[in-house]
Amino acid sequence: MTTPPIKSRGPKPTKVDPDQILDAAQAVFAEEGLRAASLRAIARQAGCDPALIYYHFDSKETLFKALLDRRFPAVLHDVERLADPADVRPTALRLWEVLLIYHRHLKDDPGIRAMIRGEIVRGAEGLTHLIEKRVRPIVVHVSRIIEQGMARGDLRPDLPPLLTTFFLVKMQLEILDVLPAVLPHFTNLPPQEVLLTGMRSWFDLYWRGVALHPASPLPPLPDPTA
Amino acid sequence: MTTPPIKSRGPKPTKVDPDQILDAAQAVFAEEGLRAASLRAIARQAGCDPALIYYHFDSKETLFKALLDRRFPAVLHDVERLADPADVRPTALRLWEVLLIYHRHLKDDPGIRAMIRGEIVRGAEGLTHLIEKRVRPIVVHVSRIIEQGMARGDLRPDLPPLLTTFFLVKMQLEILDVLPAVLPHFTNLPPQEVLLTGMRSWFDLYWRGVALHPASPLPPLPDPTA
DNA sequence: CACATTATTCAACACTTGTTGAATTGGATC
DNA sequence: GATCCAATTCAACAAGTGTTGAATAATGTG
Repeated sequence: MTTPPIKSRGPKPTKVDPDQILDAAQAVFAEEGLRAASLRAIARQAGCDPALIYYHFDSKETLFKALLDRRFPAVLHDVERLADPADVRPTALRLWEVLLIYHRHLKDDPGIRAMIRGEIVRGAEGLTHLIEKRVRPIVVHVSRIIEQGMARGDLRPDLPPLLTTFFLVKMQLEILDVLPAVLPHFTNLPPQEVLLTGMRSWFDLYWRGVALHPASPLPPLPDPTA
Repeated sequence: MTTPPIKSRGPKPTKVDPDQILDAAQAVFAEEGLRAASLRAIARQAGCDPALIYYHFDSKETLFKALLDRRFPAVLHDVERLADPADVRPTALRLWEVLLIYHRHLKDDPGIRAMIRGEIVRGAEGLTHLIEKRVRPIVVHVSRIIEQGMARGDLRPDLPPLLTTFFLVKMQLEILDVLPAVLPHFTNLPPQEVLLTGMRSWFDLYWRGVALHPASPLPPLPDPTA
């Protein structure tokens, strides 16, 4: 009603285009969780009939897939650029940038995070494969950064790169997911600062754990908002 | 048929007692995930009619609750004993013991882990509360161990106890959950060793991150199987 | 105007879910 | 043997699910 048809590429003007459906799906996933998100709820949120979703997407699984494809290329692009061996910035800064990338792209999308977590995997073998295909290259690039850090003498030489990557990014996902919901129950931090406090605490611990010289001071780490 | 009635405390001999239903529920949760686990699937696994579940438990939520109550007291008991200030063993050993407790009690129960992860929370506010009520005292006791470690000069004095606890146990849950499923895709570790390798790598990183003297050698850490 | 084309809705299908009330089983007690 | 009662099953409910085929609305083109 208030949203004008952005681009009507057919004889009948478009009221709800596929992107709006994806927006709605993302919102419903965020509210109700992945498995409980029904097509009817998504349609209601998008302001259209459930059948319209089937006009634009073949099935619920295709909808999932489209949602993944809307997010992952940007993440992969950023991580890929970050893993460029020509990037000679301190390893600590580059690893912190990994957290910032996750923050930037996944902060507002609990549905995608739930997919990555594998909430929907059981019984949906096809989706498991889809996710693995998209997550794997990201993991590989981050582990390259770690290998470069070891070669440059910034990191302990005895680190297993994949596990070390797993620890870094997995915890960041958990921080984005549960900290804002959990931490206010224990402390009285202002909600906006929960994420930043958690991320900095985590990176402080992590860096000390992986650095060749744990006591050496960290370079200044930019805020997510910068 | 092959299972004899263990204890028939009523006029009609018990074919499927509540504990067997809980066993079945646990198994189905492990296979299908929490949300997808239907009472009919649980009943099939237990070898009885779905209605029998309602004879022993008031509702599906009561079943969840009973499952929580079967696991959590033992975990809490172990952590409580570990947090005894009279325990003067090295802090590193005590924190490693935390991981062992989680391993011991939660390794074979993905359903409970999913509950802790909060997979079912959306829209089930009552369950969120039930879980929080059981997880919170455990978290508090672990954070006591960390505070004691700081006071004893084993840990850095600037650690936020709750976040430091969160990092330790949250990662252990993730290790139990996803590492056995994920790591074989990347490496070729024998499956039995995946967990132990992950736990040791994680604790190695974590300890360096929190110790007052990161370079000091760790005490010998006992295997989960010991 | 009629026509073709795209976007959208409607109504229904077959199925699964949590739940319940009535009926049935089978041993213990009188 | 009749009675009682816990244990168990049966059949059904109302609600919700993903999905589909036919029908309709609204535009541009001949």
